[in-house]
Amino acid sequence: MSNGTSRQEQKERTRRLLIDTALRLSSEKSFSALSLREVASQAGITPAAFYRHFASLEDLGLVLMDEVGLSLRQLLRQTRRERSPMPRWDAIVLSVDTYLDYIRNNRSLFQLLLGERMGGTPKFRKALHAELERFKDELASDLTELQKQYGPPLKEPRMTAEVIVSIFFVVGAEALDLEKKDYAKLAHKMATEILMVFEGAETKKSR
Amino acid sequence: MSNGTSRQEQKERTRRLLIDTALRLSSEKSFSALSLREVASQAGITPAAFYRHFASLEDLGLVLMDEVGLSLRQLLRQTRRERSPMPRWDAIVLSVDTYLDYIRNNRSLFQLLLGERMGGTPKFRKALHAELERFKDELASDLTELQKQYGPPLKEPRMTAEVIVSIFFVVGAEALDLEKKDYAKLAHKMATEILMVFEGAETKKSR
DNA sequence: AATTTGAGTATACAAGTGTTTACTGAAAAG
DNA sequence: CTTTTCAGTAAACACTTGTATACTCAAATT
Repeated sequence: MSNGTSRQEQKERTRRLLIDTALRLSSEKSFSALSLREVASQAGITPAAFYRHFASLEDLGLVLMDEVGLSLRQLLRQTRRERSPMPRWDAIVLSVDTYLDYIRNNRSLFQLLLGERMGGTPKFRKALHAELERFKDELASDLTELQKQYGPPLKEPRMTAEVIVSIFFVVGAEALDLEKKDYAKLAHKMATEILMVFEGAETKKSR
Repeated sequence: MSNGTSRQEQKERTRRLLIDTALRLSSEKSFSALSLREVASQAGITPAAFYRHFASLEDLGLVLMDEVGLSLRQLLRQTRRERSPMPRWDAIVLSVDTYLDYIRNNRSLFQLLLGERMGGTPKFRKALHAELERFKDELASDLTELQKQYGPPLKEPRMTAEVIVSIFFVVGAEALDLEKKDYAKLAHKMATEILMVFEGAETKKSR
């Protein structure tokens, strides 16, 4: 036993194949436009075999969304952490570039994350909403920490984070329909917008 | 002729019925999840009769999106125009309230606008993108004009507009899954965020 | 008054959908 | 070596889907 084709190993392999297939297909159409049969046949198994792994296509989708959310958050957090002290503008540009690179290289993942924001089932929307909140939380906590060291304190870290996440989403959606040559320009615009928000978040007069 | 049941009048009536039905149904599921047969039967006509009005369901969707974009832009522009000189905070709050009211009263329209941002066909996405650009343009031009009268000039009106539109979209999506009692809190948050952006857009040091 | 027009109906078609059922055959357990 | 387990197959089910065809019958035209 425990060679390359043990029972549970094979099952796990098929499971991943299903997930990856669904991901690949959902970059062509939206995930909610997929069918169970389509995913199964593209993965090379019968429709009935699908049920050995997921109770429904929606269940697969929820797993998928977990994965994309997790990987994206980790990536960004790591980017923010790894940087040594540097001018703020450069730090923003670095994060923005990392983000846009991620989108370009994981088009389908990102498309899934954004695409089901409204379209999907309520369960789906709720899961995505939770993902977004985690996203904001992490960004907010990183912002307070970083600003504590390098700059004046932010008035409203949570709101600042939310505005920045808004920018991430809208620009991200814009990036999907863009050619590679226009990425630099988009990155610069995005960085400028984020800097603008930072400066607004630092001004003293509140309300 | 030309009584209440002339030929073209009847046709127009059915056309509107189809549009309205599709709109109503797309507040339950996303528009791209609708079927031609479903819309037709809910409108009380046969599938084949649908083709007397639209070549496809997608065509109906494009008409629908035109309508929602138009009405939303008009509403917001009107709100910004009608107000007399008032403190900026109050002006922002007024716009935000109007916006959230619109969303609450035209849930399905708004949901359509947001829902097909990624999910729909390329044609759909392109149409929506164009809608968004018009949106930003109008806001940007209004911003410059208003700030010329009441405040310091904005560094980057177009970018300011884009950030604000980002907020509109993300908060709008949030509003859809909210109970009425939480609208006030959301409105206040949204207004604060927008003010934050304004202040950032006014600071002198650029780049 | 006779004719044309066209929105809407009835019906049929091929294709695709989710799910269920009984099965096979090899890995795992005894 | 025998038995159990279970991922995957094959086939059928009762749908729904988009589209095409031939039709009706009232309004509009002549």
